[in-house]
Amino acid sequence: MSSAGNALFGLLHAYKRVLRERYMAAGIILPLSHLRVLGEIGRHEGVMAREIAAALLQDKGLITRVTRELEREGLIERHPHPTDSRAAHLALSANGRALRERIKTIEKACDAQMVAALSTDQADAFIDTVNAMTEQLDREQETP
Amino acid sequence: MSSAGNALFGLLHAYKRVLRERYMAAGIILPLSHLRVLGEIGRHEGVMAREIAAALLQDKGLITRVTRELEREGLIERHPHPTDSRAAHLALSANGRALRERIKTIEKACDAQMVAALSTDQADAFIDTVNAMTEQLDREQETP
DNA sequence: AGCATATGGTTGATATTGTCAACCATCTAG
DNA sequence: CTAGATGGTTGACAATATCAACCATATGCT
Repeated sequence: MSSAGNALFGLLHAYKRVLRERYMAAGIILPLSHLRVLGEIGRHEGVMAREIAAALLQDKGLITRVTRELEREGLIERHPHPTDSRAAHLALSANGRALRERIKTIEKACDAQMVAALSTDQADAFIDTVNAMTEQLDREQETP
Repeated sequence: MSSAGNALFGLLHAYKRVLRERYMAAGIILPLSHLRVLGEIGRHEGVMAREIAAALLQDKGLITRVTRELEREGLIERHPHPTDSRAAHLALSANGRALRERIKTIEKACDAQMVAALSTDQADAFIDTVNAMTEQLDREQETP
């Protein structure tokens, strides 16, 4: 087989496909980016848009648009920041929380399928490895 | 930290960014998809478009467009298939081969950076793991 | 207080990537 | 020789990503 990079492309591609299929089967039609943002808000209720952008490594402009749609769908709520009137805290609405639960289940199933061929040790090691690699790649950034 | 899926998103995102930065620094302006196709043709000179689509898990329509541009750029050549007049064999031109060498170097450097924090054993195991996972995800396909 | 600068967020423009379906020409099997 | 499969092309479009300009507010400095 080819390089680590190519292998990664393949894996994420397959993963996204499976995710999308399962969401569709469950009648969830939002694009993955929206679901990822929703998940991030669920994991850290009250986050600011800036933090989501940082956590998901995405452009803040993208977050603006995605959160706007999620709000329009009635899935999240925007609460004013107590001391900084520019910022807002984002939180799930009741509907958002319900959807998030369904998403979590599906995501867990996908992850389970992905690591099905691995031992528990391998699976745990894998996540650590992935995170270590990501850090390593981000490191370069700081030394231009 | 979050799920395996999220970790993967982050890793590939970081990897793509580093790749793009290095290509840009080297004055290579083609999008990643084109470079990936170029690489695939380089690895298997004489492939058919169909095979590239399968190897990269991409839509055949995408391959059509990408190869057309690569041909227009004078990076690849299209040779008629001896027995099937619908198909064509794709191969690198002299320019394409030169570019491919530069790409290979850059890709290797990125891969090296990515696995820099890992032991050799870990790095090898990682690729195997990734491939195993990809297979596992693709397997589901056949049992709807 | 008054200023420069940084920051959270928004917007517009645009490039890249991925998906789906219809379609043509050819090939292959029966 | 016909029916269906296959390689490839095309069109339309959705999704994802990037960049830069911009507004309003906040913060640090003097």
